[in-house]
Amino acid sequence: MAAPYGLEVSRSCEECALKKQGFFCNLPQPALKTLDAIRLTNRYPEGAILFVEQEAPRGVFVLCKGRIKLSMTSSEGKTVILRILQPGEVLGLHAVVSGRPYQATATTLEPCQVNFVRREDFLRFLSQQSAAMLHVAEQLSNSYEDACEQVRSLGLAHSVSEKLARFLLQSSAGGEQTTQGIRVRMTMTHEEIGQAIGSARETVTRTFAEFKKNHVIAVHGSVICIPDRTTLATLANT
Amino acid sequence: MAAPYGLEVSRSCEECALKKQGFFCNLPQPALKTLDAIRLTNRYPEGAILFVEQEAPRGVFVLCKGRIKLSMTSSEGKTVILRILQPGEVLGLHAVVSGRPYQATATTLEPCQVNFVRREDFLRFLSQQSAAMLHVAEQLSNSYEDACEQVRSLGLAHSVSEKLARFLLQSSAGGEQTTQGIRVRMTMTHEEIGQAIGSARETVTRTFAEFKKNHVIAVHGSVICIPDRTTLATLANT
DNA sequence: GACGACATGTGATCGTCGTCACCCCTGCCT
DNA sequence: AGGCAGGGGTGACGACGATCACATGTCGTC
Repeated sequence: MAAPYGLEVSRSCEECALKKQGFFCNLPQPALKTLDAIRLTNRYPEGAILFVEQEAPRGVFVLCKGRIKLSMTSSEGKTVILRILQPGEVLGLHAVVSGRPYQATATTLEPCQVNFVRREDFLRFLSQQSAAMLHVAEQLSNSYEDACEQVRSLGLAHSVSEKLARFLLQSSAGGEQTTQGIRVRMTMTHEEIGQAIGSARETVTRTFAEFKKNHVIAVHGSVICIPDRTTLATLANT
Repeated sequence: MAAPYGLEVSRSCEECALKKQGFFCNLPQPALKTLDAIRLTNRYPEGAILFVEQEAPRGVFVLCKGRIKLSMTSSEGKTVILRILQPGEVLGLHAVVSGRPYQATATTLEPCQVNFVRREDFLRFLSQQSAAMLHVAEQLSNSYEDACEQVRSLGLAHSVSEKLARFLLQSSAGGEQTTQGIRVRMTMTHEEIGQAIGSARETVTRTFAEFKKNHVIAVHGSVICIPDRTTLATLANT
């Protein structure tokens, strides 16, 4: 399945092209060519840090393979997970555009393949390929919406159940429909879920237990079944 | 001081031009001309709603005069204030670019003068004036950073004192330096501050009292004096 | 199979803050 | 002046969830 991919810079990221939303992949041909010439492909082990909060923008990253965690950390070590990025998604765009520091820290959750374009190269590319600018704006809009969703979750919910229900609804967006409801593979630990919804690990465990007891969800190993989305939506107050 | 401004669409928003950051004002001349031709100027009374959360994007708004509140509301009526916009700032840009609904509700806090450009007109304008696209991207980056700041405040702080300190630090950014420290006019009510930092009105009142007792701030009517920013920063854990 | 590392499950405790209830003050309207 | 509304101040109370502490489970490695 996973063909060996060389490190040489070659045709535009086949991995990405497979995904439905290979953001920079649906550009006009000449733009793609230019982009290919200035991008570097890197591979990172699990736990690698692409950039950290407050760092000056070095460039943009496009995730080709693997998953990356985008998080913010307070001085006392408390962490908020902004989102988990899937292949095809872009990182660091806003910092490169605005010239201001990265807002979050990007950490690989598994071995990753990542394309990188240096800031100067990327800005030059943008000034030449004006069509690409629209993609950038769309990307930034996506990021903004994600952040808004996070604010909604953290700011408007008044219980952990509500936030967890919201979180499960979001996570189940990509799940497959079966006769027992929607099935999703939950790759995050309770600890990480807690950081995503702003609560302690133990509380996540307890709330999960409560959901199971009330048959809102069913858990089989790392797979979660949601028999009825609407009950979850009720809990989420969406 | 405030010259009478007609409703006719004329030279590019003098009000905005006065402000340091009249976003769409520092565009090349031809772009400005085009923009002038497609924009409409409206005036709204206090409490008017420009758009609501979930509404399909009608267009972009540029605030010329007055202040506008950007907020999100839950089904039970709980509200989060994302930010208060000052003259020169843009609203609804991300929705217009992405074509997805507005993420927040925009309400005037006082009588406002607002420029409006219909979505179709704006998109056509952008496709013709590629230089403007960069401004759009910068704007979106700003919005994203604001949202991140909100997430940081709501997600990383573990006490109301911390969030209030953060909030005061942000608010005091535009304050004037005096011998007694920084002076800022606080135009928001305790209720609104509570909505901005995600806490109850009474708690805001109490935390303010605590800050006053510890001489972290001094309040004279609607003016707040911050003798020492660093103590506030310590409380904020920044 | 034994061990260690990490994830999950569960009880007990305690503080923060949301909620309710009420009072006071100021400004505004008539 | 009287009345009213909205903002601010304050006490009492209770719930939710953070925190600590420890038990159990699961997986990969030697």
